[in-house]
Amino acid sequence: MAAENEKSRLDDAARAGWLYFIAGHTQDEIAKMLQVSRASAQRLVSLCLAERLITFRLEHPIAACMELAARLKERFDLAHCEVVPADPAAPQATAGIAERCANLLDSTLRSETPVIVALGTGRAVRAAVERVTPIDRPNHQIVSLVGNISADGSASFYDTVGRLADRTGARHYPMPLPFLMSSEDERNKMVRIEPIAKVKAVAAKADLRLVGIGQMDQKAQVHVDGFVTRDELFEMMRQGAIGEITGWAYDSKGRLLKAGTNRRLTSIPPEVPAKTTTIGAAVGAAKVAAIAAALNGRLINGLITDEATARAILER
Amino acid sequence: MAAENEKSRLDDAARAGWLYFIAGHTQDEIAKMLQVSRASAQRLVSLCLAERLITFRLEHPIAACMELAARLKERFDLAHCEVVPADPAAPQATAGIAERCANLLDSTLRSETPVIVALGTGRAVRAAVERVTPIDRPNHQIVSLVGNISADGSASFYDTVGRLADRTGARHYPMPLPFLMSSEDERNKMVRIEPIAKVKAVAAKADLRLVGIGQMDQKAQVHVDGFVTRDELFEMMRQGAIGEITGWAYDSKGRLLKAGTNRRLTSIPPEVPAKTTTIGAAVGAAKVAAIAAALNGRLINGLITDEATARAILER
DNA sequence: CGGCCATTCGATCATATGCTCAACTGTTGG
DNA sequence: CCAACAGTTGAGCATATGATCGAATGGCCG
Repeated sequence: MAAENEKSRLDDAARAGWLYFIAGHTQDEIAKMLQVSRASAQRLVSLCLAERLITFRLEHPIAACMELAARLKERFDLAHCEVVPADPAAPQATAGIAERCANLLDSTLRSETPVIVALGTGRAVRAAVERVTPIDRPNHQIVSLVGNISADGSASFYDTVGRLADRTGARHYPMPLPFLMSSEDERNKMVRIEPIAKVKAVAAKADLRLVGIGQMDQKAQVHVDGFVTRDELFEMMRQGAIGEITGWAYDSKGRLLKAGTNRRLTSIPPEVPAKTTTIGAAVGAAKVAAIAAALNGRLINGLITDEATARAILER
Repeated sequence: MAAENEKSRLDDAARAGWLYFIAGHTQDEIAKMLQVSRASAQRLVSLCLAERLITFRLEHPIAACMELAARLKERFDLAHCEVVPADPAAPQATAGIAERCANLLDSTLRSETPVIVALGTGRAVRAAVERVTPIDRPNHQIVSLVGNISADGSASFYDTVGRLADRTGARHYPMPLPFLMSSEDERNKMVRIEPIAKVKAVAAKADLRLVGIGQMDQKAQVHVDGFVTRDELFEMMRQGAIGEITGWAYDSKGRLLKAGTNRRLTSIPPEVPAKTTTIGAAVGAAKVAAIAAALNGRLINGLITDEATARAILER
């Protein structure tokens, strides 16, 4: 008898769910139809949900992205995660994620109360800055996590801080240092001088850090851009380097290496584990291992990527 | 550009739909996530529905029934329609529909204001009456649409009116006449006498008519039960009879025949087209044609059947 | 370049929904 | 037969939702 009641209860739940979700009736109407109180109708509808009698199917590429983002967020305990549809025409395109990063910057910078935004390297970050909606926020601060003087002494192409400051009127703190110093001692000396210490102090209070993630292979961006030599790159790879964030190389477990270029690097080191919102932005099959390692090592606590990359990370 | 906006709008709609239905967020939360006003979030969710980006799937036998009922209701413009799951173990079982009929009677009789319920023939109707919850409603009236004296002069097995009156304390009006008179003249004479005219008058004011539907073939219930002879049955079939309601035979278009037993029948004729709620209750492959004809001829404006029968009716 | 039309937007409000809590119903164990 | 109890029920309320309407935006034509 209990079983029969159970069954008829589920039948009613299914009926209510059908009437609610498919026929589009209100719970009041359903209550009248099924001869129960509205409260009971509500219970039936929610039972229908709870028992998974009804399922929702979203027939749209976005659906998969939302799903992947939710899984990444869960798996790596992320504060923020966005997955954009992969553009089949250009799988490596940063356009999609740049758009989302710009959106993130927009919404952060829109705040009237002063915020501090720290920027790392990466094409996605650079492209994001270009898409930020200009807005007047003189009380915000934009700080660079990475030296913007390249090997030849000129200001780097990656002057994202300056560009973003242009668009917002915010105070900005570029890091007037070469990417690499010639020795560990020299690095240690430099980062203690006043202007640099100031940048470090501001960066430490950043409300948002947006960083690119680079893979450490023959096509590593830090090498392609001429910041590290072929030999330096290979040495780091021998040491187990699999990826880098603001130049800081880390291994497949996301542990920062204590050797090679990391000893001479002027960039502000990542906070480990990431406490302030630190969003990595990266796409591409080549970067999957680097991204996964950064997530596992908690070098970042947020991620913006595309569908294909997200899938690859989850399938590792 | 328009196409791109369109696309991103649908993307957002899908996103909103996902967050709403699948992730279970409120529209307020979604509005914050997508950086839009709550009103816009609501519009996105409803756009998602309107564009059918999201679909609902109800994984339950009931779902198909609800669907069939909705289609029958639409197709035949019915005031009421219920489809119960077919019992694979007993395809002809009236148990399911009897339950629903009883439910219908229950809810009708529950009313405090006096109601008049008229009952026709049929096993389903009979079984329904047995399942009605006893309730004290002395001001209701139960009236028979069909003579309850069988050929041999005894009260018929189908004394549904009496049984229902027992359970409700309602006044009841059986029809103290044989099913068939010996001639048209005699029938016309009998239906004019006072007690019968009274029954007719009450029946005319019925709030609900619940009738069985019989097929007119070798196994026609009216013949099996001995109300009409084999010859009478065959004669009606020759005239095109395909089904009967309270004994009134009709053809495949649902038109009442003006010949044969219909001329000598004492039953109260159906209202055509049915205006007051007139619910047919019937299941079985053999009855499909009869039910469809009754629906098309508007001899009934409501139907209670099972899944298999409903499907067959719609597929004709 | 300006004005017009067609959307779109967000404030506001009526309605629908979900939840809490106290009362109730049927059940089980004395 | 009664009492304790677990599970349900519906009233009432706080919140969420959906519709309306005036304002604003943007595109298009003169």
